[in-house]
Amino acid sequence: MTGRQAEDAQRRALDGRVPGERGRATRQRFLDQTRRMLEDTSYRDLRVVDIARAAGTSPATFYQYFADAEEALLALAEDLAVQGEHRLTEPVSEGDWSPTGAYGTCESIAAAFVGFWDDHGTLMAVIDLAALEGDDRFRALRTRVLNPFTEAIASVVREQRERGNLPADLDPTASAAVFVAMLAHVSGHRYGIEAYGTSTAEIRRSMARLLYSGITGAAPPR
Amino acid sequence: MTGRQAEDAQRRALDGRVPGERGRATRQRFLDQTRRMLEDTSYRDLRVVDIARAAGTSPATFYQYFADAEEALLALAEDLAVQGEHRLTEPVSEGDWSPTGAYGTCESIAAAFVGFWDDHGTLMAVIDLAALEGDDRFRALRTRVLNPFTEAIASVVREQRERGNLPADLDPTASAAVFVAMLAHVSGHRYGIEAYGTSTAEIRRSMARLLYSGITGAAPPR
Amino acid sequence: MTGRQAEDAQRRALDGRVPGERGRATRQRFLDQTRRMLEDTSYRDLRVVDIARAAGTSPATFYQYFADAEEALLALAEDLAVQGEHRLTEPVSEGDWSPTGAYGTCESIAAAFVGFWDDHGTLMAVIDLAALEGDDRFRALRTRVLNPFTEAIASVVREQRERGNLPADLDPTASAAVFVAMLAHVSGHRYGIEAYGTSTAEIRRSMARLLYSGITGAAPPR
Amino acid sequence: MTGRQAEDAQRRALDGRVPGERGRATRQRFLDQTRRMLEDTSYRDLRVVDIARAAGTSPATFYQYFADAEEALLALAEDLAVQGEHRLTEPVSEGDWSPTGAYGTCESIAAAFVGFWDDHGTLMAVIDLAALEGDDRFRALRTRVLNPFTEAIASVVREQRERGNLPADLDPTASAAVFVAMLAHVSGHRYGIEAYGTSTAEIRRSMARLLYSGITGAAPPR
DNA sequence: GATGAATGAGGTTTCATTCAT
DNA sequence: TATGAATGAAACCTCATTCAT
Repeated sequence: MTGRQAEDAQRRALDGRVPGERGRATRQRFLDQTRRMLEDTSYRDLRVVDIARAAGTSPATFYQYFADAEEALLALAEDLAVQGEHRLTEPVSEGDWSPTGAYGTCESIAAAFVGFWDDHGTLMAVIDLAALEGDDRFRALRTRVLNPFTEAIASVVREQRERGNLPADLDPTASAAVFVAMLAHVSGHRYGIEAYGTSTAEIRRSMARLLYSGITGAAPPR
Repeated sequence: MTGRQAEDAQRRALDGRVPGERGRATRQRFLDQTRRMLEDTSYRDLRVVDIARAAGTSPATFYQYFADAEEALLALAEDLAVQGEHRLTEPVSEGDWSPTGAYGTCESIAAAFVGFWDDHGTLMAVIDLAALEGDDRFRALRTRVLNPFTEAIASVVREQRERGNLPADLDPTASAAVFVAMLAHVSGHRYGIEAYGTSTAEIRRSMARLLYSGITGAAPPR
Repeated sequence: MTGRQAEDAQRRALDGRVPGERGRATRQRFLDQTRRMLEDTSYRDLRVVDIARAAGTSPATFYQYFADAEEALLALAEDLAVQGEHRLTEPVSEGDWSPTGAYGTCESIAAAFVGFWDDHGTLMAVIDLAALEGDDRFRALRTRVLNPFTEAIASVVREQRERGNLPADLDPTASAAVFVAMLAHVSGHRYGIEAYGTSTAEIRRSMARLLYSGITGAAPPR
Repeated sequence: MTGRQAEDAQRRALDGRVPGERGRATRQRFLDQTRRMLEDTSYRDLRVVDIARAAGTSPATFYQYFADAEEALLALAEDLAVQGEHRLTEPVSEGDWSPTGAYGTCESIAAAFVGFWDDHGTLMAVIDLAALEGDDRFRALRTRVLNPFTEAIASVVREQRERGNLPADLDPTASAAVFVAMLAHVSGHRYGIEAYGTSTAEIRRSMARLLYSGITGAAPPR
């Protein structure tokens, strides 16, 4: 098989056709509508019929592009993973971790998370839900989105520990995982937190402070 | 209406009858089976028929006690709220927050959360899921379970702030909410975190340290 | 489990209910309609919807009694197996195989087959079809219907061979199998054979003669 | 219309075009794949889509050559009819029916049937199935395949009757039909018969003996 | 109190088939 | 000639829910 053929094979539709311009547009329409529907529908209530109707086609057409509704979700989530790697990780890896710059970096991280969830909250929630319910495809995806960030944090923690800023017995991975949990959960549950009467800004600040003291070992800045 | 009558009314079955001994036992059987089924079934896949058959009765009987499957879930969750108030909050309110005792208290808090989730993880996950999906009854319930704890933490934070250990502009509520998010999420997602190769003990320690420095304003203990 | 309970368990409906009078009647109605529909419909075109409609109920009700349309067919075929064992085998095992009586016995056998197919032809055809298409449940059933007869014939052949009426190297089982094939096929394909312009009586006679000479080793009677 | 034109017309594709080299090749590819798929698929489960994809083309193309899947089957079966006329009939019409040669001829006939089914069993089964299910096109085809043979046998029987070897009241057609039924059924159901533990050779011999005594009126040879 | 029985309602999925390119 | 693309139509099956006993 030549490279060209291999490429074609990858792009084949479910029934073996090599998709053309029009087909790709249709597929995209399905994805767009799926995303749109998630805004107001629990992913469990996503009906193929509804997506198809919203996309102005018939269920039969949907099945020419996706085996089931979840596959469309996964396709959407796939995109997210790619974006997440950059958008969440960069503030960590390119951030300034010097004593003077570290707090600002932590603020950027918190802001990146909140922003990412602002843009993709519904989809992240779906990934979370499906992962919680035990779906391995979504668990893997969730890891793919958050893993690069987790490792970036872990490596910063390790560095700080080596500089003597953190206790020698501290486990960088566990530490990083806890930060990720905090960031992800807070970002995803703002609906609940804001019910207590606090603003997003306050929340972001609280997270930044925790990050700062947890990563640099310094007392939280005033 | 006398107090006695009011009490009866509360216990009335859906069709208006005042339940007797046998009826209460049946109802309990439904609840027990519902809990048992949650262990291996996503709550979305809970079928009235299955619960009923597992309980050795018929769906028709189920409807004499609950309007739908979710109502049984809510009944179970109700219990949880009561327990949560005590079990999670006590370590905070009865804890020693003196400089020497504070870290130990933080460890107790982390341990309490992990333990609570060990015992009621599936049910808490259900509450979380349903809340995330927008079900207000479950959102309210989730708040009921975690609220007392959140407020207890907030009040400790406030105190520490007044003592000058924390910046004056720090919002105790936002801070507390972030802690709760961290504790709850980590406890609920241990499956994912442990995949990174860290132990529960490490995780608990990481949380305790974060709590400690975040609440007391002191650098994390070595 | 007591005998009584075991009995109950056997009779349980698909959803675990212990069927009552009314339920049994409904189930029977489904079976009756299924049989009736086979008269003019290929079994492949049997639709649950149609059976249900014919029985004056809904598809949902059908599924309380049978997992799918084939299961109803199998239930019908089951009955047949029981009847076949008696009706087809008796003429052989109780038949007179003395030189004077043998031909009459062969005529009875041929008549029994033709009669059996007159009564149950459509169902036998279904069993045949499904067996030919490779469905093992129906293959087993087909064997159940015809096996006792085959063995009865084989044992008569063996006896005749021992008396020296048939060649010593003749394989009784192969011989019997060929007879069964002939009887079954002719009985089932009368539509085709009669198209040649022969009567059922002639066909029956031809079969009887072949049986006679094949089993007793004597020249066919005039 | 000249002969040439008439010929062309026969070969016209469904849309009226006179097919060229390429078109004929495509059509053949469809037929080949159809035959191949029958090996492991019930003809009821033959999907146009599958045939087309297996042939490396698209369903739309299929419909340029055949009105539906059955038409492809009929085209395949057509070939069979032609072959069957020769291969099955020759052993009868060219056979030696003298007292010394007749048994050998019967063995050839049995062998011819078994061999024919070995080569075309799946297709013959399809013809049989469709005929049994009442499809007239296939019934006619089945007759076309087997009729010449039936009549050849009938004519031999008639001759033997005239020579006094068979009873005067014996109906040659009925007799022949029964033989055909036996030969066809046994050949087609070898899967079942061999399950009894007999070999193909034994089966062939049993059929030959029955043929011999039934056609010549002589006792089966030892 | 308990439960056999029945069913409306609705989503899922599969195909044959057509059409425009 | 060939084929991507789209779709009507129809069967399947599952549940929650009700009702009469």
